[in-house]
Amino acid sequence: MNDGRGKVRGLRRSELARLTGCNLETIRYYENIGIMPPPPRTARNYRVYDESHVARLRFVMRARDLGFTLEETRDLLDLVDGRAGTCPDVQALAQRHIEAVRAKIADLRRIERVLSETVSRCTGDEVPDCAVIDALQQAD
Amino acid sequence: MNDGRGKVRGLRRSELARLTGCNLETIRYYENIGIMPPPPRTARNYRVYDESHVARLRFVMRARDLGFTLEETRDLLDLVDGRAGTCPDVQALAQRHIEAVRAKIADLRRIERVLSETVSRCTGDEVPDCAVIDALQQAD
DNA sequence: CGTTGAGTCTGTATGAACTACAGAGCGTAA
DNA sequence: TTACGCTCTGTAGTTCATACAGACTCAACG
Repeated sequence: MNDGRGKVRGLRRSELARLTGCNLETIRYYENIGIMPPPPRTARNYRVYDESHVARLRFVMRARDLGFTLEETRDLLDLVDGRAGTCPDVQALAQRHIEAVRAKIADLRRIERVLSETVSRCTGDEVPDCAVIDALQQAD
Repeated sequence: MNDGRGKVRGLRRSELARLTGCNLETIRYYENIGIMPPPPRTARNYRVYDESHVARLRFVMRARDLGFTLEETRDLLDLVDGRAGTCPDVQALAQRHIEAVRAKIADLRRIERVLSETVSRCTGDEVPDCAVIDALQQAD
């Protein structure tokens, strides 16, 4: 696994899963649908991953966690891979994603504000009704 | 639909869908799984909604849009409904969600920064390789 | 007054994105 | 050398919706 110069030589699927926190089966799924590249194999047909796979999978997972669809993630990866066409194309694609990201941030901030107001106004007493809970109802 | 005092009397499912932007079928789905309460029915078995359903459904949709799972959304609704137990319980639940939201915001900001740096450094020329695209690779 | 077109009802099928399982092969350590 | 854990493949199941089929209702139009 180590070539003695501090570089990881090869990772098995379970190791890639552990390093990224990705589900073992999802790695194969991403390969099947073309999100992850098919890695080289050992003589006995075992997949062998390296740092580039770790970085790519982490990127995919963060994008998914942030609510991008797999198709949107594919676009982001095309950007990463320089497969998004000409520079103006790249700019336009990135700009659309920036706007989507900003909208998500704004929404999350609204939710965060309402939640923290609720919590801070909570007395912490053993009262079943917080009297501030209905603040959440107007959370928009 | 209107009692003459500015209050909506009853909404059909399609009207609830239009007011909230929710898919028509999803409303029934949410009722089936207990996210939305079963509304009263007309003599002919048509569902009748009111403003409380509008507010609740909007809340659910925003929570889902912000990446909360249906189960988490259920927790938030319990909070709203005062069904989450004592006030300290409510605080703890809300606090966990606040932390999840803040983590998401931090992730999104990182993504946003990298994307806008990419775009701003783009020349806009018809060059297939932007020379900044690999910045995205380190987007973590 | 009848029929027609839009809206509703139910159950079920389809879709996206995973996630788990079954059955076979590999590999290493006791 | 066999036991245990890992890998491989294909396929089935889960979650969160979304769409469809077939029957019913209802208001309007001629």
